[in-house]
Amino acid sequence: MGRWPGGTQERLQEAAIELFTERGYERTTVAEIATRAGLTERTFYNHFADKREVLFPGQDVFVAEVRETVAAAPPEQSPLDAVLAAFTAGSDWFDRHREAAQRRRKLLDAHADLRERERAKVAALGEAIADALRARGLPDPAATLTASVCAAAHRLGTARWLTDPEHRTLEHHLRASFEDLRRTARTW
Amino acid sequence: MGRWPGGTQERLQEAAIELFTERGYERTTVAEIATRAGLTERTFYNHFADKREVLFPGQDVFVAEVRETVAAAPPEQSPLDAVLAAFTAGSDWFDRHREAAQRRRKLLDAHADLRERERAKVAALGEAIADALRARGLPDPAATLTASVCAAAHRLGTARWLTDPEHRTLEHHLRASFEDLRRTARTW
DNA sequence: CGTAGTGATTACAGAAACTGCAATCAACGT
DNA sequence: ACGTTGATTGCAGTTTCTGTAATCACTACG
Repeated sequence: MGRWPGGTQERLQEAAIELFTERGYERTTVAEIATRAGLTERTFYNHFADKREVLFPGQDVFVAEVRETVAAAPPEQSPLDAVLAAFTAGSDWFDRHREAAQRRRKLLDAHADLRERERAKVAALGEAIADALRARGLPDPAATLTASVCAAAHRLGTARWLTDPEHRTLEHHLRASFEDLRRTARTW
Repeated sequence: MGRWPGGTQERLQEAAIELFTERGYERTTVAEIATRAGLTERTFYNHFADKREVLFPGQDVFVAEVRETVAAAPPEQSPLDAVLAAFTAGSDWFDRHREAAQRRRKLLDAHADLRERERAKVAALGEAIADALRARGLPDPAATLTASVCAAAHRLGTARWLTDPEHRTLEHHLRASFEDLRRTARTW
């Protein structure tokens, strides 16, 4: 058991989302977040690099998992299939957190600051995929271009997943987006 | 004639690049930039939304031009060709500023902060292209996906342009990147 | 049972980014 | 001469983020 009440990061994240939705991102100070979580401002910065980062928990872990899954995919699998498989591998975790993801999306959409950080995360995902594809033997520029388009398809798929009134699974939307991608690419 | 010595933005930009290259981005304050330009910190913020923005002059104008050029392209032109034409339309301006672009790139590469802003600019370019393609009648999701891949190809092309030891033109590298894109897309 | 070690949290001070508002200034038109 | 206009400035203030050292709660060891 921890010496201090555990789950510090989680408590900070919950406090942040609460306050952001209550009074908006800009009108919430880091000190307020920390206080609601029963901590101090300095402790917040011990856990998150900056104020935005509290809205992207586990993102780096996800990117690392995708990188490793793609790199470890069977050699006969096509690049696109390998990436799609890596995306769908842990997609049920997201399905179980769909509502939280929707609340988060609302916040991101409302603030350019946060969208900018999200773009950086998507870019990091793309670069991780490019690394993994190169590790699989795919040379540049194919690796870079394929990785970029996979990141774009991932973005499209999650966007549809979050707005789907029928609540179909993330895997469904990712597959559909990759299929759209293949269809569209044939017209280029 | 200006009431004050003109070219305020330009002077601020030059001062910023000088100081950033001299002692690094983080160890340069906005006040120092303004002082070197013969102005005050407050004036800096009258011209640029934040410290990073001083490194992206005219970016919004470029994005707007691309949007309009793509939207006004002849209807029989394919989406990819329309975007490529828009990219190459003003590319000689960039050729004339190649060295400055290289110095700028060094700065961007050295600081995650600045790369993040660059990603946001690329994303804005992609969304402008998507708008223009939709205005030309291309439906989603093709518009979104095509726009994303065009932005990626643009990024690839400029990267090669800036590192080409033979100093070939930006238009050359953009065409080559789009050709690589078409070749790669056939493998998907 | 005492004590040193460990890792998280905290207190504090301070630099720097950024904003709001009112005042100032230099040119211009009338 | 005089008011208008738009850019620049002064200044106060909030907020983000960092460096440093101290404190705290628990653990392991002698």
